[in-house]
Amino acid sequence: MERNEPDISSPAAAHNSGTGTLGKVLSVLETVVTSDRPLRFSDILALSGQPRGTLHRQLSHLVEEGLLTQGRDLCYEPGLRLLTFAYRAWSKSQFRTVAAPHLRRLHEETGETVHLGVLRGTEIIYVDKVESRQTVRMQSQIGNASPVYCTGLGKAALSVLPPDRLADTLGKLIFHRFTANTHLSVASLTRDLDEARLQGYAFDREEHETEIRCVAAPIHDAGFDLVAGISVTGPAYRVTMEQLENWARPVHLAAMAISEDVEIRLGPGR
Amino acid sequence: MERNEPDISSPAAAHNSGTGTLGKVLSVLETVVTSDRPLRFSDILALSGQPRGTLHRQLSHLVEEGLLTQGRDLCYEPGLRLLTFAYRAWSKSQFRTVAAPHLRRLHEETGETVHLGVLRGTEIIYVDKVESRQTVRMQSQIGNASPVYCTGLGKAALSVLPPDRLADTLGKLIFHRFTANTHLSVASLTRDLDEARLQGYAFDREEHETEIRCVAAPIHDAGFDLVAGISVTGPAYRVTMEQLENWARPVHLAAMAISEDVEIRLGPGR
DNA sequence: AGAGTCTGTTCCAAATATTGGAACAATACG
DNA sequence: CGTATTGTTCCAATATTTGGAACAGACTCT
Repeated sequence: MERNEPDISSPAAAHNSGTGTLGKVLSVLETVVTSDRPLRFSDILALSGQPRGTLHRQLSHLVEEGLLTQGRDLCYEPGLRLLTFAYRAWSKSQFRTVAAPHLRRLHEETGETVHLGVLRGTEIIYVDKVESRQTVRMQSQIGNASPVYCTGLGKAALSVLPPDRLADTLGKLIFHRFTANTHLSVASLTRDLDEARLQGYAFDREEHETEIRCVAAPIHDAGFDLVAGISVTGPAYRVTMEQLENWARPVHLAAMAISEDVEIRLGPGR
Repeated sequence: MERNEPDISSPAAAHNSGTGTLGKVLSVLETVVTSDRPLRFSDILALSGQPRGTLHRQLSHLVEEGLLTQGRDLCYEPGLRLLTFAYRAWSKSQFRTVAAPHLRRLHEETGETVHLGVLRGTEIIYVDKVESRQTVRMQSQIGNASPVYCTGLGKAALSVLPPDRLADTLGKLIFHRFTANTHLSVASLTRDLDEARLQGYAFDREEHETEIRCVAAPIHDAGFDLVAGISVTGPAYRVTMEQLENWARPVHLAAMAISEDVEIRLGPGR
């Protein structure tokens, strides 16, 4: 079957249509969910590059299943069922549960915000956090995805990846400048990774957000099926690089402790 | 096509296999995500009542798409992509954004935990909350689903439903005793709903959890496409029924304010 | 060890759902 | 009031799913 996705759609094309029918539907769902503003049928039509009839049916199915909702104004919005799925997923996540006490302990030691993130492709997904204080209601960014190349967690995770998988991941990176310090090339990033590999921890020197620094250490299981990290984050005015250096060791220790616990409680056999 | 879902599967059948291929896949996904313990292939086979070959392919697709993960022990677990979907969905939810300031205000007035929930079928989905204090890390149950018949939010939402939709929903209820006070019949529930309809607010008198009480008021848009509620919840030792009566009015006012804002900001036309 | 049972995986013709173009409504717009 | 534009429905060609059965691997029990 031929698809009209050669070049015509390049200006608009948002999400590479996944493989299989499920993939295509999810790709449509992602388009709607990711978008900043509510989308009407035509908007999605332009973004997805699918034929009218096909798209219409896909959207109908998504609405029927509660993954999308269609308001009176014909705009499609993310459905509540997505939240429910995620709640169940999160609250039963074995990895998060095992790591939780370590997060809390690290938070007590440092007093700053502690994050737990998991590597997925070229992104780090935040799966848990312990907040320093409810300052601004920066409301749980759990589930949020950030690029690997500009976060402490990301660099920590990459630093322990087996060479072939690392090369694979680096090849897929698309750099985007977030701050003056953001890495913009594999070469530059690799230097940081080498450093992190030697030390056992990685820094984020205001590379993702200005005025935000962090130290992170890698977590992984024996087979590298799970690659993650733990980090301590704080505002630059309060958290100097010297301070971060001091926290590096506790963070590193916490990460190792989690790795052990994971191995014991999740993968006893081989 | 004939399915082998007559009666044989009744002891095990968990999720009514949805309609369409997407529905069936999601039904499988839900089975895995909802389960308490990690499931192996055979477990899911028994629960879903689908043929081996079919199920195997469905699971493969779900794993490929990142909605599920398969560990070394062959157990299927919820995938990270679910979290990402939900994060995006949540952080962009128009309704939640509009309601947020009212939640905060109500929290300041009462000092107790404030919840925002939306009606979906026979359940209330929690979409936001402002916590009283970070006592126990009861970690955001956002996305959690509770039955309508034993929660303040649920009863408040039902109380404003148009008669036909109410009847429809009541007909689908399956009662389960959570506490000594849980409603166990439509008749008993209806008395509460009548009361709530007159007053404009509903109580949860330890009907879902012992030692937990709440007052809730309904929110809805003109076309009843959105039916929701806002509530103040607290432990029985601290929150007497008299106290709840006093909060009923502010809660009711907050709910009306949100309803108005929703109408203005989401559905100006028609 | 060997037979038996239970898993998980692969294969393939038949049944079914998806595809995508085009025709058909229903709006907005000039 | 005609004309775009947007949303919806229809249907034969096509790709996908279906589900039974055969296959392979792991475990248990004798």
